[in-house]
Amino acid sequence: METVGRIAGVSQVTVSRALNDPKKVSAKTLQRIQDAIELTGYVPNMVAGALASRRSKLIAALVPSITNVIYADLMQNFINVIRGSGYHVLMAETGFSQDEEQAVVSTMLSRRPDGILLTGIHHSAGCKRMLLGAGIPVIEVWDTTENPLDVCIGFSHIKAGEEMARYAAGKGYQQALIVSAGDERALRRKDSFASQFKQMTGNPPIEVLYEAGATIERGRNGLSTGLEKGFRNGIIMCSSDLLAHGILIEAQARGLRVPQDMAVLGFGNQDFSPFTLPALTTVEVNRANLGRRAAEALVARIENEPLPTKSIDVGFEIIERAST
Amino acid sequence: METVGRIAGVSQVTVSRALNDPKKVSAKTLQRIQDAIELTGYVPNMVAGALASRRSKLIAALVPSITNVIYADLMQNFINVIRGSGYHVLMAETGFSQDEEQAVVSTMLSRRPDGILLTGIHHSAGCKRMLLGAGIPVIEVWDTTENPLDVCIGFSHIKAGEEMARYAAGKGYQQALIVSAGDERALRRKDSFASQFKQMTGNPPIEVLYEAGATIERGRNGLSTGLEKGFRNGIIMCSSDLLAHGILIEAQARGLRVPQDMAVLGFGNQDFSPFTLPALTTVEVNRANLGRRAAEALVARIENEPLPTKSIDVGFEIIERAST
DNA sequence: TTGTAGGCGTTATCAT
DNA sequence: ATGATAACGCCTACAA
Repeated sequence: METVGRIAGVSQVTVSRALNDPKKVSAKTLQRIQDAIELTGYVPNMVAGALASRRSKLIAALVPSITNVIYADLMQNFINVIRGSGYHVLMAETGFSQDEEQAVVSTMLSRRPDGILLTGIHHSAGCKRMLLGAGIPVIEVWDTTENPLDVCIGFSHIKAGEEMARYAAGKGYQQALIVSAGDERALRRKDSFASQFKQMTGNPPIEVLYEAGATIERGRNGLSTGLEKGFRNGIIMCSSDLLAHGILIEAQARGLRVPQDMAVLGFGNQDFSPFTLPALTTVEVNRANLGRRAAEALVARIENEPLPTKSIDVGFEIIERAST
Repeated sequence: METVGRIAGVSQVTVSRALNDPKKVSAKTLQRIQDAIELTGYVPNMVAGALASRRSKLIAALVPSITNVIYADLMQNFINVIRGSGYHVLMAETGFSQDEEQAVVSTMLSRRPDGILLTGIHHSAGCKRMLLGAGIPVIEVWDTTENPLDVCIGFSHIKAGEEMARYAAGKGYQQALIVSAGDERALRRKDSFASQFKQMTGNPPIEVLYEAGATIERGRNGLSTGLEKGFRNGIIMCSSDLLAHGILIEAQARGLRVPQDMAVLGFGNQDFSPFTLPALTTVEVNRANLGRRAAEALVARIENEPLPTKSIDVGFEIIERAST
């Protein structure tokens, strides 16, 4: 900046102003400064800027897994919106573990991010304490609660599970098989589905659970295991479209007809879901919208703009297709 | 640090040393310092550290799209390895455009990253100039070349295309349909496949190209379009397993048998590929390995450790399954 | 093993 | 509209 200023015939401070608040600088000096920047190939140093201004223009974003489309979609939109506001994103994985999350939060805070995005509403006590101590806006995504750390945006997994059960029972299915991944939110949907389905039909669902994430392989295996456990007719409730797709494939491999022999209900409305055979009935959550609104809300909090509510419910919607 | 030092009865510098190079501090003062840190809840400020040391411990990583499993897998492993070495990752998307890439590089450089990961080996002149000017290690992934900006790691797309053609012709297929996404590397594979296939069989492949990325939907559509263009028997070469999966589904929907009526050859060996009906023949590139080695190579370059070669070829392998 | 001094490249505050 | 000066919180000499 010093050098740029010298070439433009102004002081270093004026260069700083030209960059951060151009209208405070006269038109002609602004031009000279821009020429000097061009000439020197000057690149601003945001590290120094962050130290001096105490605003890093950095956002930390923690998601369980970036290979999971659910979170990748979210991050894609989050990052792109946030970049439009001049922020950069530090991304890290937490792998569905609260301890891991706490460790990651701890190292991230040393970057002095202006805000932080967390997945879910359950965090370790140590994690909450550190966040509170940092005094920065926090947005929790993919869930809702009355008492967010700061702001949360998502939908009610309990309601989603119930709604799926009402749909299933309403379509007349009397038996259910649940095939679910082991993450905490999927399990909450499973539990509310199970209790609602049992209440409406009198029959508790058979359950096949996986510790790890959803894959087509586990979906295929899930149907096999479900059949071994005695499931025959009815509806299969999956914690994700990927599992559901695997189930469709396994059903086909076994010569079982969907939905005549068994119906399949996915979750997530992934981009392939309208194009499976048969097309998949699923629950849609607008992930792009979620990512965008999360970014907007977080920036609003950081820049002290008013936010109408601390808890944003983006809802969900059952999309009926041929698999049920 | 000042405060922590005061409580521990040492100066600020000693606290800094205790954190960065504990063995330079005596055991008992180290203990007092750790106690003081515990007591005060001190969180180091890496922004200040970066400014003073001129090492940000930040790596910028630019990929075309994080929702594409190909890049998500790569980044997952890259980030996790790099985190083990004390670095954080600034991630951004470039969307397959050189202009976009240049814009992103420009803003990223103001963070003074210690190193940068780029996808591919084709970059705008301005981008290259900025990178050279920054004087930081650069790793280019997913491709190889004799003249990387700094270090590259990947495989030869031309060889991959040729190998696929040799495999296809070797299996006796006389006609080929290519269904490909529009990214630059996929197109290079397509071209070398086409010329090699034509050379071996005398028949130029029919081509169906998409500007946008690979999806199951485009795969289904790709087969339909290919049939309209007159493709009947032979092999379908896809630029990704996702397209191939779509083709398998469309074939099934039309009552076409794979591989009897037509064979399908994917690319990428995604986790679902062994579990499609029929299981997919594809080309495997070890993406986890690629991400890890990219991280290791970049850290080695940053920390001035010797690197045996500037151009690392991780190769690829055709995995034969039931679809061919 | 520990401490002192100076500087990293900005922004904020106050003058002019 | 522009400039001088003092932080920002740490690290790198160098000295003790």
